[in-house]
Amino acid sequence: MGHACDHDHDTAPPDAASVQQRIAVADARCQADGERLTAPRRRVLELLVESGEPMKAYDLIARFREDGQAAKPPTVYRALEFLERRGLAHRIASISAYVACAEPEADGDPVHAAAFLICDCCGATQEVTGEQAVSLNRAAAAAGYVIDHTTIEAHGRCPACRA
Amino acid sequence: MGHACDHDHDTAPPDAASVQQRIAVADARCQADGERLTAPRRRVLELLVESGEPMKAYDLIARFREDGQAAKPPTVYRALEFLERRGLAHRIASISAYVACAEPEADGDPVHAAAFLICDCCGATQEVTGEQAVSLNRAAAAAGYVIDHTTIEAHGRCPACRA
DNA sequence: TGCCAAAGTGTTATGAGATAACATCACATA
DNA sequence: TATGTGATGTTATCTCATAACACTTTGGCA
Repeated sequence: MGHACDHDHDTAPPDAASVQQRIAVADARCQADGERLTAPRRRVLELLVESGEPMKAYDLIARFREDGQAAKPPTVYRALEFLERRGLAHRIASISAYVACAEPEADGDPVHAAAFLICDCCGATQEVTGEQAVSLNRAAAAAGYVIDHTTIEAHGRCPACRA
Repeated sequence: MGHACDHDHDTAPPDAASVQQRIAVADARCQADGERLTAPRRRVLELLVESGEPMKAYDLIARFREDGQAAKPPTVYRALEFLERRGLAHRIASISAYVACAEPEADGDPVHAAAFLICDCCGATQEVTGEQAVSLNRAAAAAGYVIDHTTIEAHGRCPACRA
């Protein structure tokens, strides 16, 4: 996503081979679970993985077909909903954007917690998983809440933008 | 906000006196900081405190003037931005709603972290503060991020809706 | 194979959330 | 009282997201 600042943003997007690798893994996992990674779902996941950073829904819509006409909103939103349900992508509500999940392997979690470190300057976004995203769940349990999923959004400046 | 379920929702809204008490405290704090709790800002804060639960921006717009015509969107959005800046209200991005801050006293925090337990069934929302909202900040520090503010949004079911 | 139900997709239209731009007003300070 | 700054009012528009419904694909099963 955005670049408001002047320094380097050397987040190299993954090469085509590793993108396809991740798609293949996702595909295999869907099939194993009796779900289908259909063409539009695959395409949206491709775009998210290729980009390597959060993307707006309407950017996905615009790039859905690189040639010819773009997709319509429901096509992309439905794909995003599916990917989120399968733990392959996350919605980052505070910036209305979507990103491929960093660790789609961690599927056995009772609570799929996702935390993001979002740089308000350059948009660099880093996912935090595991232990570090868990402590809220303890608070929730203490309050009697049963948590389906947790979104933690931390806004600030990344190391590069700090200067 | 919403009620999709059938059980009781006995979140008694605060009485008028205690609402005015909280407004007065907020007002005093603004003045102490050289800021002005102007009429529209005060009105929006009133509505949030009275409600006791998260409110949508357009609900605030509609109720801004109980008699006669409603406010225009920028009036309310600007007031919300101010209240958020002053730590008097929070935006809960994942449900596009706004809520009065539960602990506006905790002002000395270097990082104003706010965590919410949101019931997807009835909309009951509870703020979690202090220790329990902090662990992500450690992760952020380890990654070299400087965090301005953190939003933690936990979705699930509250004790009443669990059954 | 041919039928059916379920899941998925395409398309149109519209609803909800948020902000840009600019004119006007209020207020503290000199 | 002149003046600059910050706040508000107003119009218009932009972005984000979904409802509704027709059509298609898929996989199970007679």
